[in-house]
Amino acid sequence: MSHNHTHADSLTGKLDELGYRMTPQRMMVLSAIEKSKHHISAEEIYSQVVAKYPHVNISTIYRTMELLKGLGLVTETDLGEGRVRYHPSGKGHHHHLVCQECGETADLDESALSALKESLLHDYGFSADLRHLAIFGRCAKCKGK
Amino acid sequence: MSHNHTHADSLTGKLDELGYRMTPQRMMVLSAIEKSKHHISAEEIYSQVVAKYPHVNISTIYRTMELLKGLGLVTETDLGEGRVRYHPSGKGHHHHLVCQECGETADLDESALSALKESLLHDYGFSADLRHLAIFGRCAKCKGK
DNA sequence: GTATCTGCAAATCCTTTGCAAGTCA
DNA sequence: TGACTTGCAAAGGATTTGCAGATAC
Repeated sequence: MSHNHTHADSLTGKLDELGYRMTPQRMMVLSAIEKSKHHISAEEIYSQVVAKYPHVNISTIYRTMELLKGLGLVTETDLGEGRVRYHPSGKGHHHHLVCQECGETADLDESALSALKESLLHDYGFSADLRHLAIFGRCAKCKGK
Repeated sequence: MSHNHTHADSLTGKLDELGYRMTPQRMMVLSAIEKSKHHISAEEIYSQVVAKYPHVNISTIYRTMELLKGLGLVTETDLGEGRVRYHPSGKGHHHHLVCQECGETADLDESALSALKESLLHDYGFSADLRHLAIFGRCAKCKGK
């Protein structure tokens, strides 16, 4: 092992390896993202960090997300809420079925779109980034009403 | 035939039939949308209208789009540009392959997603609204570079 | 020591809204 | 006439940015 920091498969470890400075703000942002069960918004990350470190500013959250996105460590998803949500890239992918009537969102396994990905690549030479795709429509509940 | 207005299969005709007032602003907005080859943004509609009618305000464009959306006469698409684009609902649907590298967008026929639509309905009871879906990724050109 | 990060405040960008005046039917 | 539409100006919410001070390494 090389460092006595967090293990290298964590976001913290990756940033460290790449030579970025590990500030307390960054560590708290990374921790919030990794702890999060679902996709998390900048505002939600901010709430968690500010609880422990009231001095922090939300622009730091955005700047950190920009960095992580650029490094491919997090993926953005737009669920049509007027704000973006983030998810660690390594955490496994899935898609979202967003009901436009009740607003509920359900997860859809990655495999459901593998046929589509194949055909886009084969027929169009297009390499689709289908991580965390959002599909809008009406859920079974609302459809039946 | 009922009126001597524009024929009833145009957006103008539809609004008229439904009892909405036909103001010059609305007519110019509708014309811009119908003439447009591709999906059009509020700003682009505004540019066209303001050229003929300098008095118009962009809030009128947004209010008209809100109305048309509510009536199901136009469909919104978010191509990830930070602004929404509009398209007449009757003009036929298709999807978009948006290259995240060069920004180019290609059209994809509706039929390419019919299998997906089927399986979402069958497996999840989810009625997907796949009009003008945007799929992000890398186009053949950028992939090869 | 110094390049990198941060907080702060202000600015952007797209879109929405309150209100009073204007206008279509 | 009178309800529906509009222009104007200001607000809104998410995100970005310039800058000067702070800090990790």
